[in-house]
Amino acid sequence: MHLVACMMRGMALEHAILVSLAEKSASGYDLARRFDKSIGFFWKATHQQIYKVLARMEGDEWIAATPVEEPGRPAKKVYALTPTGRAELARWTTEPTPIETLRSEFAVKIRGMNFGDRGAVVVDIARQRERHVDRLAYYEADCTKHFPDPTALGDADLPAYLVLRGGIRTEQTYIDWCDEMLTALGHEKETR
Amino acid sequence: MHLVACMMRGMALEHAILVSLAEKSASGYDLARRFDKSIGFFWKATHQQIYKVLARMEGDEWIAATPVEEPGRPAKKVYALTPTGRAELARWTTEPTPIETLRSEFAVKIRGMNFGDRGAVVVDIARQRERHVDRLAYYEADCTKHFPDPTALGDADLPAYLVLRGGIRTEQTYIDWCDEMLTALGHEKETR
DNA sequence: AGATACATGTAAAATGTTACATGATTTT
DNA sequence: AAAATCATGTAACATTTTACATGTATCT
Repeated sequence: MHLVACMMRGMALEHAILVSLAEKSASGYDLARRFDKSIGFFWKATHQQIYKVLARMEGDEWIAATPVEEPGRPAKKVYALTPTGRAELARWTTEPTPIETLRSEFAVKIRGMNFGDRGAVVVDIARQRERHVDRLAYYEADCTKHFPDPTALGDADLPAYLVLRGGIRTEQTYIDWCDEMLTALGHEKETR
Repeated sequence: MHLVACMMRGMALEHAILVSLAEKSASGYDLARRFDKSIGFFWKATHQQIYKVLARMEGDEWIAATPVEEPGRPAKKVYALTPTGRAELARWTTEPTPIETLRSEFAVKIRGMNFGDRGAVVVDIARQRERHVDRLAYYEADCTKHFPDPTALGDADLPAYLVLRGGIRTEQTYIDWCDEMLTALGHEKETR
């Protein structure tokens, strides 16, 4: 009997990398930086993880590397999609996306606050709120910068814009939720 | 040189289980069912994972098992927090929660839609929207059932209520985002 | 008779995180 | 002279997912 050559895989980081490389060819290092911003807003990856997956994807011939040497710089390998990679990316877009399972340690902590230090949890909520205010400001600046006129968006720009809109909505929701909790937990009475 | 006895661990599922057992003692099987609903709305875990972590937590003496035999049923082990477990849970509530990193395959797919089948992605958006409509309805029913009068909530009920509110806000946001995308992608024109 | 609920696990594979490792160049 | 940026990886460990494994009791 033959072994099945193409094992089922999580198909997660692979596809995020395919999308990123489809937008623009890049080295592992470049990708690592992209996963710290833009794409990284909704999919995080460290450079170690990226190099490993990149090697696997090169083995599967989804991508191909071109060595690039610039004087006064370490040599780098710039990856680009192969026809196989482009086909895989196209195939993946036709697949129904599994429903997202949210996994929130913060929510677990809220739920457990009566079994510990309630005051500390309230402080933590206020802290989380601040982080999300920061992120919202960052996203909105990004949105204004890249899409100054959202009514005049072309087909090419629409996807990135819509994803950013999702980020903005998510952050706003987080902030509103924190506010609701802080009010319910009597934070207002203490600070005013 | 001595080895550090208490290795740093993800401290993720452990604490979700501590919270759940603090609310009410349970067997692995009971916990698996809770992680399919209530607690599972914001933290998923399979029974295999739960049994493994439960064994580890018992080894660390965070929890202790009592065998319970009911006639006509397989024997089960009911776990309860030990004083050590209760202390660990309390300690954890004082820790600042790491900022959540959202990881959304759906967002990656939106971003990549120009490199594949745009129509299929639009169908996928509509499908995701439906799922979130279902979840929202489920959460709202749950909320009405358990907290018919949110203005008269006691301290004991507040955490579970606030977490549910987070779930409701999250689902509503998802739906609104899907609507924004469907409109932007010209879905309305096609269907009316 | 077959499906579902109850009940608990082991094993293998995939994925992700943290620590370690190296070395050149540019900025402070 | 030290720190940060550029550039690529290996190794160890932890976590998560999927498949396998077993057996009773109840419901349809």
